[in-house]
Formats: sequence, structure tokens, C-alpha cells
Amino acid sequence: MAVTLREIALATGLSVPTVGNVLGTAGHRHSKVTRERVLQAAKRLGYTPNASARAMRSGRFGCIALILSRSKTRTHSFLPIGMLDGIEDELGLHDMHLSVARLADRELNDVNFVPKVLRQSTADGLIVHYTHDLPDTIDELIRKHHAPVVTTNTKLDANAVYPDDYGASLSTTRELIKRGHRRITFFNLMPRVSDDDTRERRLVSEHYSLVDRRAGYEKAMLEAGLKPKLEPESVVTPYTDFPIVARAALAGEDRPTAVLCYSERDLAPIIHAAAMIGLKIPKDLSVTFFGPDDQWVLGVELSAIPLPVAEMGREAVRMVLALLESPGDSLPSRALAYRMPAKPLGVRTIR
Amino acid sequence: MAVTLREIALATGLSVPTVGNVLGTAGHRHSKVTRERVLQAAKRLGYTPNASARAMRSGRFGCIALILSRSKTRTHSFLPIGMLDGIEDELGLHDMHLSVARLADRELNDVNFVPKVLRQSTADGLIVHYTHDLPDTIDELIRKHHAPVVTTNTKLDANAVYPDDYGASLSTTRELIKRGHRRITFFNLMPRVSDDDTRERRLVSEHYSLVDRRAGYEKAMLEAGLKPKLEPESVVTPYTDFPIVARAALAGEDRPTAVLCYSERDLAPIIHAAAMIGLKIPKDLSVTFFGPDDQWVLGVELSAIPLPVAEMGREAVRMVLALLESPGDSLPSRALAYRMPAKPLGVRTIR
DNA sequence: ATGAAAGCGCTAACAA
DNA sequence: TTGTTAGCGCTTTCAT
Repeated sequence: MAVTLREIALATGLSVPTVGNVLGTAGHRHSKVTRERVLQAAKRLGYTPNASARAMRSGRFGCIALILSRSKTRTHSFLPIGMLDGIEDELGLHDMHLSVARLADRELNDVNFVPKVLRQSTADGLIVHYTHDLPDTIDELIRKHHAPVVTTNTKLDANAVYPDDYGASLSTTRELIKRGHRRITFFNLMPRVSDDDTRERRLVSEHYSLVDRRAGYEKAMLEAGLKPKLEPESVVTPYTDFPIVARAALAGEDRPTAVLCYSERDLAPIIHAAAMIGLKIPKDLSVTFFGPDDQWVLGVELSAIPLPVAEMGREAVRMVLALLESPGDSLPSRALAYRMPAKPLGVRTIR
Repeated sequence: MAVTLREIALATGLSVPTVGNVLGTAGHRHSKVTRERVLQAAKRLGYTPNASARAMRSGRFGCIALILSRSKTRTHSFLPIGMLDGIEDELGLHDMHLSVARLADRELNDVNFVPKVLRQSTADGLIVHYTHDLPDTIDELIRKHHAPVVTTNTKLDANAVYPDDYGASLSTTRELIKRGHRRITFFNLMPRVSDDDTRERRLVSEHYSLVDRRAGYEKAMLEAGLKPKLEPESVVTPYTDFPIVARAALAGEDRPTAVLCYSERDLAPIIHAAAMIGLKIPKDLSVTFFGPDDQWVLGVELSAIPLPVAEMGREAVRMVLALLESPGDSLPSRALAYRMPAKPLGVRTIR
């Protein structure tokens, strides 16, 4: 069994509250000698406070739950590891911890598949991080849970935190233009729409980040009197065709001098195609992309337009805590600014 | 405030234990009418049992904590998302939930950086998943925590679960040989040793999976009277050189007809180099790799030798629970068999 | 400066 | 079948 206050009390001959005060936050009410005695004993016996007991007493669990999607056909399993950092850093400031649950889309009708975190009260608040849209059943399930809910990476009207993709795309494109680029292509190989497509792909295609990144790009191009060019033009590109499509997009007389990629998944095909054609990066082609971090791709180092995931995690926690303070309230959503790299790798200035 | 048993008791005119019995596991002791009445009220009021209260009562937290490394210089942020599935599936069978904490190597001397999960009692057991070696300070910290500890992805003598990389590499190589391949190269671009290398790279280089995959490969080659070939030969390969090295490894008269890659990170350089040379996959070159899942790389679909991560998570939970049953005990470590793909993509049979 | 009492929500044991 | 009592570990009064 774990060591409790009572055992320390017995060991020191003091009362339970005294020991509790010293080991808790009311040590100041006791003499230095007592404090020392308690701390010694606690250390010797290996005392660790029982978080559940504290939770019960305080009415707070000291815990936030992160809800992640869990699709069978995970095209790319998006757990933003950097977001965990942000979440945990912020939680650490409040002596809280993190619980994680993954929710399958499918089995939700079956009660057995609802994770304990949602069936029971375990957390003071939820951070819902879904790459795709929330299925209605899940949405309802979460709404039923009385704890405050903050959504990340989804553009909702309230209680959401998401990267300002529009702004980032706008300023990146402006920067490319400022550096002398005129033919800039926006590149996204992930299929956008399709009839017989899997549900997941469809949803990815509708994600706000694609819409906004494209819109920011187009805005910057148009305001500079340039013609936006989206690649590929077809709405569905089979994986087999990635290299072909990339090559076609980079070839020809009016080839782009810069590409802005929707995600890091577009990089390998681009860099590969450039190499096949004989284009050097960044000499002949500038490449920039939205992604978690800078990346080496086929011998080329590229700066990401770095998703502010840690900040997103931190802000999500802050919002959950704010909602806890004023129950029933609702907070305006926050679009998080990207921090642009000062000297991006893989991008050239044309003179 | 959340709804408690007391409120349901008041609403129904029943006693708290009666309500608790019905909503807990002792419903059979009550009349159907009562049960119905309680369930109705609970549903209407939106009751969710307080996990902390249950935890206190039962002496179990109903929670397992996953401890992950958090290095500043994350070359690749390895959170095995599939492992979460396995862990959560197994936990679900026991009405438990998952807590996650990331531990930074550095700041460990500072008490403020020790996550709550380790400072307080919150979990019944720990699963320690470290990509690299455990720093001693962390090791001590974890050992201090009285809960049972199971380690994943590290080859320890006891209380560990890890993929059987030796066996998988052995049987994969044998399979390639059986399919008529004679010149098979083992490929690993990640640097193995270096003087002025970062700590992280060094540790990656020493990870048992590399040692064992190489050993299994070499064993299979030697027993078939073939000459093992490791690429690159140099122990450190700058990222810039990846494509060059890959190309050199695939060119020449005695070029390999098959490559076995340490990880998915080796794929892009290989496929790219093959394309530059003009080799078709799998016609001219068979490619297989250790990785979480099958993958499309530059227009080519490849079967992974799929890391049994879900099974690893499940088994880790089982081991933690077993240790909980018999405290102080220690379990023999388990090497988990890989499940080989029946018809691997990207691999050809030579006749 | 210290201890006694009470109670957070739940459940096991016992009494009715 | 139902209710009463008690206690898990901790902390907040309040009395000493």
C-alpha cells in the first residue's frame, strides 16, 4: 500500500491535519521543527499525495483530457506531438495532468466503446482535437459531458483555437512576391473532392486549413496582380500519379520559381520531380511548406511555415481553465499567429 | 456542479446506497421498479460517476500512465500512435483510462519539471516508452514511484515488451532469399556513431532495433552462403548526402536486387535514387522496410514489415496489471513476433 | 502551534 | 429489497 498522511502522523506522533498542512500548502502555520520532522518522515517513508483524495476534497480533478480521433483508415496519424508539449507545460503551471482518449468514429453506438473519460467524471475539461469533422454522435457525446470543451485545429465560432492559416499563407506569399517571385504555385496533392471517396479523404479535403491556405495565397497573388496557380488542377490524384503530377507542374517555359505546399507530404514528390528535371533548390526553385518543423527531404533542407502547435496546446488549456472559472460561459475563438522563420531555407531571393 | 448519487437519491426518494448499487455493479439486489426509477433519474439529471471517489474507495486509480521522452532535438518525434490503440483497447476491458506525461531529459534536476503523475499518486502503473536510453535521473525517479513499471521498445531483462526485431529481420531476409534474391542490401541512413554527434543521435544509433535488425539480416545471409552488405558503409552520413549515398548503393554491376530498410525514413532516398537510375520497383528492385504501416513513396506502394505496436501496447497493459496483482514480482520480458504481410507490395519473386 | 471534527462521493458490510 | 453506518485520504474549519 501507498504511504498516507496517517502513517506519517503515527511515525512522527503528530496529527493527520498537521502533517497534511505541512505537506500541503499550509506549512506556514507550523513551527520549523515540526515541519522538518514531517518532511523527513515523508521523505523516509516515500510519501506521495493521493491525487484522487485531493480531487475529491477540492472538487477538481486536476486533470484535462485530450480527445483524439481514431480512424481505421488513418492516412496519416496526426497526433501533434508538439501540442502535447504546450498542453503539458501549461498544465504543469497549475499542478494538473493530462489524460488522453482516442475515439473511434464507428463504434460509437456501442456504449462499450465510449472511453471511460467520457463515461465517468475524471477530467475538469476536454480538449477535442479532431483532424476531420466531428461525427454528430461524438459531438453529442462530448456535449453531454458537463465539463468545458475547447476544440483545437477546427474553425468554430466559439471555444476553439486554431492556427491562422489564412494570415500565414497571405504573408508567406507576400514575402515570396517581395523576394521577386512572380510565378508561384500552390501545391496540394491530397485529393479535394471525389464521389466514391472514403469518408476520411473527403473530410480532410474540407478542412479549413486547406481552404484558408489557398485563400490567403490567392489573395496575395491577386493583390499583386499575379495569377494564382493551383496544382494539381484535378480534384483527385491517385497516389501513383504524385511524381507525374509534380513533374508536370514544375516543367515547361512558364514553370514556377516558387511553390507553396499545403503540407510536408507534398515535399518528396516536388523535390524528386525537381531533381528529375534538373532543377536545383533553391537556385531554380524555392520551396516552402506548412508543417510541424523544418525538414530534410532528399538532401535538401527546408524551412517549414511552422504550425504553432505548442502554442495551440497552451492556449487550449488556458481556455479550458477560463471556462472552468465561469461555467456556462463561452469564449471567442482564437486564431493563432504563425511565427515566420526569419531566414527560410529553401527559399531564394530573385534579383 | 456535477450530479452525485445524493441528488438522485433525493430525486427518487431512495437512499444513496440503493442508487449507488443500481448505478454500480450491484443492481441485481434491487427490484426492477427501483432500478428503472434510478436509471431514469440518472439519465434525466445527467449523472456520471465520480472516478476519483471510486478510486479512493477501491484503492485503485483505474489509470495507467504512459511516460514518453521529450527531447529538444527530436529528430523524429516518435509517439507510436498505434500503441495508443493497443493500450486503450486493453485498458477499456478493465474500465481504466490513460494518462500521458512527457519527460524532458534536461530539466530533471529541477523538481518543478517532474510531472504530477510522478510526483503524486495518480496511476496504478506506468508504461515507460523511451526511444532512447533512459537518463539515470529519470530511471531513479521512476523507480521511486511505487507503482509497477513496464518498459516498451527497449530490450531489458525483465518487465519489458519489445518487437522481435531479430526474428522479423531474419525471416524477412530468408523470405527474400527464398524469392530468388541473392544480392540484398541492408540500408540505414541514420548515423550510427560519431564523435561530435548529438547525444540523441548516438542513442538512436545504439537502439537495440538497429542492432537486431542488422544481426537477423546478417544471420540469414550467412546461413544461405551470401555476403551481407550494409549501406552506407560510413558511420555518419550527412543529410545532404542521403540521395548520393543511396544512388551509389543501387548503381553498378553488382547492384542489389532487394533492399531491406531499417526504417521508413530510408525509403524516399532509395525510391528517388532508383528513379534517377531508371530502376523500376519492384521489377528491378525490391524494397521492404520496418515501419508502422504500408506507405506510398513517390508513386510506389510498399508493404511495411509492420511494427507490432498495438500488440506492444496491449501487452504492456497486461503486464502492468499482472504486476499489480502480485506486487514486488517481476515478469520475464516479452519479444513480440511481427506479423508478416502475406503478399508484400514492392517485393518481387525472381525466377 | 496543534488537534478534533467534519465531509468530499462512493461502496462494502451489516441491519432492518 | 432497502436503509444505516462507516470509512477510503485529504483538507478546511474551528476549538484548544
